[in-house]
Amino acid sequence: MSDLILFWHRRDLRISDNTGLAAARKQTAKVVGVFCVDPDILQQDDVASARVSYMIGCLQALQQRYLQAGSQLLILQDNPVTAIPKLAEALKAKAVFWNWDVEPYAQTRDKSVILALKEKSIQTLEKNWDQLLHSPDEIFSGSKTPYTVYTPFWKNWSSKPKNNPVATLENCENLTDAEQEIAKKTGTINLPSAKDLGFIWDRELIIAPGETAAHKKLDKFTKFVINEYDEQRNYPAIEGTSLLSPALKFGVIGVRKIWHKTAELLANSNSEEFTNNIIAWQKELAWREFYQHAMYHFPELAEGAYREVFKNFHWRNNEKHFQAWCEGKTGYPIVDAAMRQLNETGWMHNRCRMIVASFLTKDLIINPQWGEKYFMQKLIDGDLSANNGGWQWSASSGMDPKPLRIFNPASQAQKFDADGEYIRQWVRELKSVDTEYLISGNITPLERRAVGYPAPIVDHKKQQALFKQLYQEQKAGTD
DNA sequence: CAGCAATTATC
DNA sequence: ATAATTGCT
Repeated sequence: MSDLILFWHRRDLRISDNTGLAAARKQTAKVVGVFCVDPDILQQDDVASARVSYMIGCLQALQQRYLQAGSQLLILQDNPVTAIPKLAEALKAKAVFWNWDVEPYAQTRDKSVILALKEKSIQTLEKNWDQLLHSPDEIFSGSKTPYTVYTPFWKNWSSKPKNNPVATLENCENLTDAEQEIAKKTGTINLPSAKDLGFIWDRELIIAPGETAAHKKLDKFTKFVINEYDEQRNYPAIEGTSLLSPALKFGVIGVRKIWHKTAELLANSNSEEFTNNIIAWQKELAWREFYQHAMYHFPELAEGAYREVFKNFHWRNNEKHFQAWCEGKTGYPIVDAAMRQLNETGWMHNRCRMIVASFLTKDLIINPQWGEKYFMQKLIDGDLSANNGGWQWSASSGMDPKPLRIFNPASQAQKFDADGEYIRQWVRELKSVDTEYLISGNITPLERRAVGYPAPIVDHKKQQALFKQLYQEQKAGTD
């Protein structure tokens, strides 16, 4: 048994403000990182090229960070349940540490890894929460049950004191040459490229990977963008959001670090308006935690609708409509603009995520799980809890008590893309159509044909009436 | 148990 | 103005 602790990175691709990693460093100077490329995950049909590409970029950056800290990041490509314990045993590590995750797959996997390590008498750091400001075992309602409504959750969660960021990894001791050899023989490899893994993303990533880039984003956001966040975040033509979602998904930046920054800004705020902007962003961070807590307590959310009415809903599931939605050819400009932004960049503005989700579920009457999966196949920030939470929210199938939220594409465009800038940016064939028609969607059949833009595949008015009818029928059936 | 709160909207 | 429903205290 040596002094070595292996730190297993999964969705915490950073060495700063990493609680599990800091705990390892407290116990020993000999901390070596390991990341395991899991073929089971990559073989699923819900993996986005942009996301893999971003992840690989983050791993490259993480390797550099480890070198700076005097150690290194090892790479495996195998089933972690066997590969991690095997490597730990071969290197005679005294412990393997990692941070816990809310996802059902991750928890099952991690429990197996703990068992395998225990058999070899290798220590672990069980249930260490790092990606959340409060663990799901910490926030409960007055009746000691998990919250299923956001606002009371927010009130409770935001009132609790938050931990400060933890120390960045430094002054480590690396493996000896002999141990390097052993690691290689036990399966460590050079970091593969996204292409090596079968994922091709030829365009530039909309958000640069790596810890340094994420910190720069945070700086930019908290210096400039946050000043008008409460209002500006709603306009998809404007860069009015933090753009930190991929970094948060892969833990390229620590949530304590982020929260600390918001607290600092609040303490120095000298206007109500500024304070409101910061709180608006804190609330978004709380939505992220709310959905992760929900996934942890109700893993069945991952399998489908939470509310009874939607469990066996008579979705129309028209394949051609779905195809048109995916390709951004529904004939509804705001919907098509959003889908094309997603397809071309791997990212979509959150306002538009709600618009297209409402359109798929309430206008096309297609099972939200189809949309949820398509998002995962494209999104650079695709995350089970956040994506599922968003879709259940839009489908009205989630846990919040709520009316049927049916977005009117024209009202949404009118409110949030009033001069059609976003629509023109992504639906290029419409660039010379009058704004009024872009927004209302009342483009004549003649003009549509002239510019090569499809006719609306459904009629919003009819479809929302139909949806309401189906909903009432279904409700009557389940009561 | 009753009353309140909520709902990034719609017409 | 109206909204539908239900968790939370």
